[in-house]
Amino acid sequence: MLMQTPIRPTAALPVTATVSGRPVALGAIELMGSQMSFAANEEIFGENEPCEYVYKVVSGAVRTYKILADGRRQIGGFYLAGDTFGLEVGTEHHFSAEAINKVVVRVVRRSAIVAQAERDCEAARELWTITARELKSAQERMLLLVKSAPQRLACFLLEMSARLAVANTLELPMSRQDIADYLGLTIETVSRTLTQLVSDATIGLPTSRRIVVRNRSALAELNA
Amino acid sequence: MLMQTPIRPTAALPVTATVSGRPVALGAIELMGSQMSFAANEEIFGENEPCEYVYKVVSGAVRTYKILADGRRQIGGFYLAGDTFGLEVGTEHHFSAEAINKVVVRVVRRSAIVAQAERDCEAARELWTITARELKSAQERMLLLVKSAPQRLACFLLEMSARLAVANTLELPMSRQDIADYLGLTIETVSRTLTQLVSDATIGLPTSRRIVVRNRSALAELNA
DNA sequence: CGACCATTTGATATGGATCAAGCGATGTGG
DNA sequence: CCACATCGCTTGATCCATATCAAATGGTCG
Repeated sequence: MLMQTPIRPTAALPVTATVSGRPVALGAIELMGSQMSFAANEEIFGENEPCEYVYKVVSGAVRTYKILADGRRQIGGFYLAGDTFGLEVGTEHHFSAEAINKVVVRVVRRSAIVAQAERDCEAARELWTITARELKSAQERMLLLVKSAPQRLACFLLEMSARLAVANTLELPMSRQDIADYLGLTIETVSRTLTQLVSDATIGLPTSRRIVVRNRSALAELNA
Repeated sequence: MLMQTPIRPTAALPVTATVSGRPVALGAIELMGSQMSFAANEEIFGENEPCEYVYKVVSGAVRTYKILADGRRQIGGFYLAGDTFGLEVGTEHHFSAEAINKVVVRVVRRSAIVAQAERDCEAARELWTITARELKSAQERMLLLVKSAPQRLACFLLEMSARLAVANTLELPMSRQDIADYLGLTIETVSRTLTQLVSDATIGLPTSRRIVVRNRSALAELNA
């Protein structure tokens, strides 16, 4: 149960600081820690494993998830460049985490962070802030999961668009199955709903992973 | 039906330890603050209002909620004796809160708590812990909301049973509508599902608000 | 080219929503 | 004290959104 996360710290890739524009968490210890990288679909940590590290995405995309008793998978969240994940108050992870594509993360030992927070109230507040951000996103998902399929997709697209769109075009890192498991739908429903949005001219879908937002207000109104 | 403790809204009742068995949050400032009481269905605070106080339930039950764009209400959580609610990292509430029945709370000014946390890392950790507990429960609800109606009810009953059952019997403070809005179901589905559990002899329902858990493992297995 | 996998599309089934009515407890006014 | 209104809950009938089952399409890589 203890020990080896299947983590191999690769020799320092010269990752060009892919720092996103958002308020950077873990500021106080921002410069500490080393980098690790993971191949697509590689496990980063498992549910119930001891929480050894806290992770910050440098590049790539990560999903956290749980496998439900009936075998379905529920995705807890997607983490993109600049996002922090894997932080727990307790000493065990509540979700598993996997790389969606090639991922580089910076890691800091949990023990170091917690020790720091015991001395430095500023650092302690950062931990609180990170957890509160997670809470907000979990609460938003709660609201998502009681909406209709088109509404869920619209929310998802707006969320992703805000994170990684350039000129209304975005390249999704995750598969239809990932999206379905995130939104609590089936892959077929996700696909059909996207097709519908295309025929409404709300979005374009030049390739299955590339989305063009053609009518943002139509997406927003779906939730109105 | 006289179930609630008869608590008067009088000024300063010298409330002695409102101790629940759980690790007491806000320990450092546990003794500060004054009491407030609310009548059934009275608003405690509204969404987007400035977060002036943090609340701890002394007696009664509280619901937090949002009204969705289509008019439906989603309940964020139920808070019973000993639970803390209304704490935000930012300065605005994300949900509204109402008393379900007659409620007494102890309140502490948010500014006092935050100021304390800036000096005292121990207090800062408490804030983190409270928010992390909220996060865990929001994540559990995420998982709930993708399950079948009987599974959601089973989860709900086990959760409530753990909180307020005495000898396998519990008195629900909340209405069917509250339960429905908590579980993302309709009132009819909640009612039918409970009826089904009764005919399975999984629970007894001597009155509409009183639940007797007859076969706990059957409830647990529903989620298996 | 051919195998494989992700995605889309089609046909059908079903769980829970919706619409509608009935029931039991509680309270109110005549 | 009883007729009646009200409210919360239950039950019944029907509908519909999404799941499920099944097959076709298309992109990728050996």
